[in-house]
Amino acid sequence: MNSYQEKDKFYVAVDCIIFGFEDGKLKLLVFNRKINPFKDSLSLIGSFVKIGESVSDASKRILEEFTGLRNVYMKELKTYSSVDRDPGYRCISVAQYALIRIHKSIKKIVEQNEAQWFEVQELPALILDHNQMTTDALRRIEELARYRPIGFELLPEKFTIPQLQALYEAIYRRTLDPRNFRKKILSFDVIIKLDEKDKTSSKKGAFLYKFDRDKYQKLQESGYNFEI
Amino acid sequence: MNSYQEKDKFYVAVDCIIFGFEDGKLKLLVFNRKINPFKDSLSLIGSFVKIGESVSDASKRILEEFTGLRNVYMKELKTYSSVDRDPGYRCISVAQYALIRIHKSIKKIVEQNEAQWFEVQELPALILDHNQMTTDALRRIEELARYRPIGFELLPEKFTIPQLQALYEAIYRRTLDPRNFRKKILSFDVIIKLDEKDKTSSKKGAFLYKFDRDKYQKLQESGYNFEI
DNA sequence: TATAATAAATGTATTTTTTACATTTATTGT
DNA sequence: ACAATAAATGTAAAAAATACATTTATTATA
Repeated sequence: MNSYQEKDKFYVAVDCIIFGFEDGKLKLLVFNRKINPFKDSLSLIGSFVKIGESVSDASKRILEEFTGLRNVYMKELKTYSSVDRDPGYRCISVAQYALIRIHKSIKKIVEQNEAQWFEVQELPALILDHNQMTTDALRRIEELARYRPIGFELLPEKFTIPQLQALYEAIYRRTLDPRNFRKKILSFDVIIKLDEKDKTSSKKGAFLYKFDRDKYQKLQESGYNFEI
Repeated sequence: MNSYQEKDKFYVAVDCIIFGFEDGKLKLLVFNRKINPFKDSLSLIGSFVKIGESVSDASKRILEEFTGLRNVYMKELKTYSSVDRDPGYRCISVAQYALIRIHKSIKKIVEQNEAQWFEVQELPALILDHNQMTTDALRRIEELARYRPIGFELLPEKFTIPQLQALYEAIYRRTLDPRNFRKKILSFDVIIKLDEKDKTSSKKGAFLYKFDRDKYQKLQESGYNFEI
């Protein structure tokens, strides 16, 4: 590192790319800005990082502020630092992608914040480089989904195999064979069949399963490959 | 983002985790600091990012300054931003990992900078969180190597199949069967056999190959999986 | 209460990929 | 001429991926 130059100090921001899954579609949470700059424009949720917190502290702080959620699956995507990326400040942003479960409690908070879910295939224009961040995050989760079972982060605690399949089809943007999909998922031996059925989408109903986090951890530590 | 608070401005640094491959070993480039802070300690190469450049501009700038190299394979690893990571400044660092070819020209510059290559299995203590960065980068390239042919970035333009195998063995930290390795690599159809042999390591000599970047690009765009 | 409708659940044969494993070959130095 | 060295090669067996069609459980309705 070079000599101390006060002029070379930056604002550091975080922006959160929050994905959910509903009605068989992958969705992005977008906020309608109530304050300037960019009042009334659409954006990801973001904040400046405070001097007394880390980047991940900041992203947890605003995620909770905007959604009420804690302990969310959130990872760093990358930094965005073009000199001209923000006309207001010289600011670098560390983008974070998050995967959350959409359910009633969160829907209320989302409404209070004048936020909306958009299907990722039909995104509106967002401020600054937020569309680019979203595109980059989508590519990242598509890649990640090939060898990590991130799908479970987007589904409710209890889910059916057809729901899980629909999620993977949305991420990969192609259809999968239901027999082969089921065989593959069950072969990982990380989902537990429950005695309940979900009958919202068929008369027969589909058995509910839950993710076995402990078993997954152990398999992952032993280098197991969860490629779907 | 919140309201403008001059006190929430940060120094932003880049640190480069530079890997090379020599004598069948994966190595890290480490610098002996000639100036304070941390004079005479070992560290990655790093610099503050200047207000008029992006993070990637800064990392290219210092990589060229310390090694003379341009157009190097370099990717962002992640940011390090703990409040107490640097006792001198409130500074976040964006770590970048780079893969370079070790040859004569670079060896000279490395010596002039009082830098050294260390085998990654035998690293000395580095300043601040630089050992953590290195560990994280090693995990990343191990993961990346499974589906991207990054090995070619670390070898000379012309290389033999046994050399390529030794590199993958170093990255994965296990031995590979030479027949199966050769079969797999050739099946990708992205290396071109030359009419020359390298006789430095055997009397028979091993045929030299070069990487077919164009073909690789095309296959990658069509979603081809280079898993080794 | 029989029937129609719906999506869930299931099995197998074929192809492809991965793995395991030992011998021959080209060249150099003695 | 021969010894030494690492490179190059092939095949059989096992495992994984793929392609594909029928039966099942349940509800709503005739």
